[in-house]
Amino acid sequence: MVIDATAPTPRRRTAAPIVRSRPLHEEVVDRLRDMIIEGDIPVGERLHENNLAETLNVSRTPLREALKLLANEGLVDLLPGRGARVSALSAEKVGELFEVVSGIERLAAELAATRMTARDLERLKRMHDKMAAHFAAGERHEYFALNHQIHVAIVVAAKNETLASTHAALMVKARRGRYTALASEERWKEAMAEHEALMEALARRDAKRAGDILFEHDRRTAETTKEMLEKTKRAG
Amino acid sequence: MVIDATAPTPRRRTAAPIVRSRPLHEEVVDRLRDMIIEGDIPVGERLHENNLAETLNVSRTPLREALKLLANEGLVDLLPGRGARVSALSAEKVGELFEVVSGIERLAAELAATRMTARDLERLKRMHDKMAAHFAAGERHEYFALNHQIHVAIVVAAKNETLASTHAALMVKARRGRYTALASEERWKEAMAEHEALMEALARRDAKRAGDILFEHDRRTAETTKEMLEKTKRAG
DNA sequence: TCTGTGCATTTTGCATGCAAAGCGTCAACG
DNA sequence: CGTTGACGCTTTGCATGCAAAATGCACAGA
Repeated sequence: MVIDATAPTPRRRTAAPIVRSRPLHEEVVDRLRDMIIEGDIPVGERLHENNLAETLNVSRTPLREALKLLANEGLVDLLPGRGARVSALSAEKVGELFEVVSGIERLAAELAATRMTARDLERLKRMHDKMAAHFAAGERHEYFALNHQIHVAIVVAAKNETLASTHAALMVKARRGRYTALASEERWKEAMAEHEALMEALARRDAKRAGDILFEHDRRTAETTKEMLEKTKRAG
Repeated sequence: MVIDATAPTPRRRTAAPIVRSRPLHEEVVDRLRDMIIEGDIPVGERLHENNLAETLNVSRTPLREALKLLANEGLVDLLPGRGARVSALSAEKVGELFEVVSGIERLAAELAATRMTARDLERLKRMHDKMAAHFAAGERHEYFALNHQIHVAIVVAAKNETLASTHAALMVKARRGRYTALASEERWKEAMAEHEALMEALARRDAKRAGDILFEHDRRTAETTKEMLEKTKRAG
């Protein structure tokens, strides 16, 4: 594209002062990640550097840096010489993801049981009670949000940043496609009971039991999710 | 360093056909990662884009892409507007790393116990016997190499690629600075006995026991390593 | 109609240019 | 003697240019 002097291209951003607090490529990573997770960019979609750069109003350089990072995260596949596309997330991959998460969260629960502060426990209890209320009211969406927050809070209470960031990285992928659903009322009730037991174990600071409960809880959630996915696949 | 016009710069690579199988930035990531892990680039060292690009014989673009990826891996810190430097690896971080690895490997052992093929088990046994021989001969270096291979092999035998790549990513950081040492003959003997027990549990396909043994083994290794690190720090 | 080959276009991958932000230095001032 | 601020060099961050590779398409031959 040759720049026409008579119609100065609006995407020439050099003029704007670089008073950006964050580097542009980070911005782009976040925006693209959101778009992929939210499904705004469908799976398999080709990511043209020129088009995308124009859409996002950045030049190809930061965009390329962002694509590389997303490829590293596993959200896009980079075919050498043939561009990038949104990576497919197979049922198997999702199963693997949940499996690893269950391992991480088991450890997190064990560590949290011994390391969390009284404040951490209070906070967990408050979230748990709120979630229980949403459960009682049958408010699925709110329940899900809090459920996720609780899982994250337990990981954080384990006081291990590496554990937390590893967990977060996995969750980004796991949450793609909104695989957060309960197959049945039955399973929902069960899950709620498991959370109940987990809270109790944490309150007693029973590391082993808390770990086992969360591990088993995650395993069942994974099971349910896999069933749902396979049902959806057969249906679709 | 100014390039002398009388000696045409050899780093002008545009002329060379792009018959590279791998993209240049990957090459650069691997080379830099090795250099950092091997300690060729000391911790805290500033990574100048111009200098490094010249040293590695690439232009700044692929180098910048590589630096971003390494930052993502946690090997370098990217100070916005102020370049990149090799990240420090504190004793705490190493402790965290080992902790997460122990969680991953516990799950791996459990899964491997149920999923590994007869071939996998055979292979593990061979490696284990070889390692035992190195132990008997007092060959630490060879012992370490095989020890690492066995841990990796168990993770692979778990048949979960996500687990394997998560583990690999953590190990890259954990192995930085050669934190692979045994504090004492005593601990070495103990570790060998733990491996012995682990192999037995795996052979019996006792998932729970295999997981517990490896978890405990990793915890103790971490403990020993932390002690060593602190001793080194005090000494240095 | 199907398949293979050559050309034109598109798109990637890398190099380089350029403006702004960082950083050190040194001098003027309190 | 210490502090501050202006100036210039250095380095980063981004935009853009350009060559090679990939892709699509037309067309010829089977």
